[in-house]
Amino acid sequence: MLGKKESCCSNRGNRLPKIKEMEIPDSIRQELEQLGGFDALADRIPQREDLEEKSRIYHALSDPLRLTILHLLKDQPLCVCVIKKFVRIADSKLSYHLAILKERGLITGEYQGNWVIYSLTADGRSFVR
Amino acid sequence: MLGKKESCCSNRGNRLPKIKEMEIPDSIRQELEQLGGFDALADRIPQREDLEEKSRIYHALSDPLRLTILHLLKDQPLCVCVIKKFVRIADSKLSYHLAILKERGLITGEYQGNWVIYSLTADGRSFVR
DNA sequence: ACGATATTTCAACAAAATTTGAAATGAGAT
DNA sequence: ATCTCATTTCAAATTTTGTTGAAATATCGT
Repeated sequence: MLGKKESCCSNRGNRLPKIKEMEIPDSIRQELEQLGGFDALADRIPQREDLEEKSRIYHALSDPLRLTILHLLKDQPLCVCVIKKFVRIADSKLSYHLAILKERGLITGEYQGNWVIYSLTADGRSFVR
Repeated sequence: MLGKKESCCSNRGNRLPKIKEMEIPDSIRQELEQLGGFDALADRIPQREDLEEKSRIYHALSDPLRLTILHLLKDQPLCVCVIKKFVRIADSKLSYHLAILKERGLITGEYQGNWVIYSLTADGRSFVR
């Protein structure tokens, strides 16, 4: 969803204006100052890497077809051949979506005889409860 | 992420092949039959509307910048003017991302004087615990 | 009503994700 | 080795998302 080098989020090390010097609504200023001001607020933002990792997982989940696949795998592993009967799409398209789920660590797949069998990972499982 | 009319997921009403008639790996067949076969499997797939709704929420979360905004709002509402100091991007860009979070019901915003103040919704909050 | 500041909207553009169909690969059977 | 079936890979075309800068809107103070 986002390349490697773009600055998107983290903030640490950015010089923030002093809260005193900024014109902001009173209610906001007061609450913020009680909670430690801008510096404390900056500390509440997770590391950029963590945000990027999370956003990639959410991206994998951001498609109904991929959610369907996760639900199909909820109670047992399945070969592509069975998944295919439920999501009626081109093989290559199914493969593409399986690859995304796999790359994000939500499912794993391995050959078993002629077939490839996919299962949920623990991470994947956490989203189909 | 996905248009209205595409068939993407649900499956109900699709004629499925009989599990007996299909060639699938033995281990899979056995487990599946124990769990009620193809019909039961089909029933485990949520309604298409639910999947689409969920996928749109996940899509909103699939960007590090938007996740940053949610974290900024975790402990108190903020005006755009403060958010802007933390995510250093063009105003219109920030507005675009705020609009996505808002449209997906993760934040709400309202004018208070000259400023617009955003807060997490209950839904939004559930993702920044 | 007018001017100033904060924020949003819009349309054009750029970038990223998805779809498609053909070709390639993996694995067992012959 | 060759055939066949299941699945993946690839590159090109298409669609969706995100970015940009200019213009519009909201609200307040005068």
